[in-house]
Amino acid sequence: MHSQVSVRKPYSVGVAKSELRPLDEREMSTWHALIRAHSKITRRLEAELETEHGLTLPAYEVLAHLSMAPDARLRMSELAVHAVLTPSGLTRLVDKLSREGLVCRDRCSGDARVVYAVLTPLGSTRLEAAYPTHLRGVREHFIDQLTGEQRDAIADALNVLLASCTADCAAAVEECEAVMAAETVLDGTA
Amino acid sequence: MHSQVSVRKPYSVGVAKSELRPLDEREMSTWHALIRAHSKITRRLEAELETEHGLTLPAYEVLAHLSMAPDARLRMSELAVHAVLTPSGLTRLVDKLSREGLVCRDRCSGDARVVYAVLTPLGSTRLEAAYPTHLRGVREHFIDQLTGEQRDAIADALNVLLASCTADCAAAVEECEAVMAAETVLDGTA
DNA sequence: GGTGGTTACTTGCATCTGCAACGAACCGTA
DNA sequence: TACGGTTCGTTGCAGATGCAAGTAACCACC
Repeated sequence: MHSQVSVRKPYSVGVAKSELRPLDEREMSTWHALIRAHSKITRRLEAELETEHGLTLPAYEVLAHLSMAPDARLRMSELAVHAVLTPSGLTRLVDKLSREGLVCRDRCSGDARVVYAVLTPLGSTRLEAAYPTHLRGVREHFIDQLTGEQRDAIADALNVLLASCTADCAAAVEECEAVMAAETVLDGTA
Repeated sequence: MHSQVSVRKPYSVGVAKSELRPLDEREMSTWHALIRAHSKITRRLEAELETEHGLTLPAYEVLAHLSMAPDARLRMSELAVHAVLTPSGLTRLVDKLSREGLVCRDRCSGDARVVYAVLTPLGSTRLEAAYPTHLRGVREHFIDQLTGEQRDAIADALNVLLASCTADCAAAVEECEAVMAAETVLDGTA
């Protein structure tokens, strides 16, 4: 009888807007797979990161993105985009990380509105310690369970979904870096 | 210079456990694509659902899963699995939905520990109203942006990741339904 | 019938999160 | 120099979330 998981008959509550076709079973399963897979992976990864290193996933992401940035510094707005956080979420996360001494804030000499988040040596050490856990988690729960073809297929497909905002992001980053470069020239803080 | 988004050189902080290979660019991009795509889609969908119908995404999921269940009722534990929520998260969500009259609780005659969440007529009405918004969102932000091949590729790949727990879930659901069926026979509440 | 080990759900607590409002600083123009 | 329109980051507030502990009920076994 009703034994499969989420493969019962699709939402049968009726369609309002004329040409809005209900999801068929395959489409519904795709949608649920995205939700479930994301949830499963991030929960596990977060749990491991938290118990082994006392870092949440967003906190790890912030440290990691800073470590990859030139001078280990990034403006708040840029960092928010990279780490997939809202501005207010990032403000509070940076508050917390800076209380722990992993990150510090630095004002921009050229524009008093902008704030840089900067990775401290302690933050860098902490990140290095957590890195293997994160890497292992991403491999174990995600990457290594798939074949190369599957990975490529997912990457291509999901990147299609991001295409519109990737363009925006690239433009934004481009602009930020132009500003930074200009300032660097101005005050020689290479 | 540094212009692409998240395609700078991979985490270069060194590897601890011997055979843990760092993610290459492709793998990293796959991982970030999952995070970003999920975030983008769910945020938009949630915003639409919230402004147009005052429902959060988890709330919608709860109503939708109930509506698909036989008798529009599901035990809390089963519903938590379907809606991808923790038990405590579901308890509080059902608290809220039942304050709004969209759902009610019902104790199980056969086992005093179990609680059923039941969709009320009002909940059903609300779900029907929100359904087109949800459907449109899922199509617009996700399904309709992909080709059939891409959808299949994503579904197959992500389902691989869920394989282990899908089996568990199926077993759990199976068991729950066996219990329900037995009770139905017992007290004739078809 | 009592006892130990489980299961199902709930709750206390601390944390996290987002939206909307805010203040400060910037920019172009008059 | 003053002004309206923006951008950047922060904060107030209210709601969501998870973990771990708690309570009630079940079950197997003595």
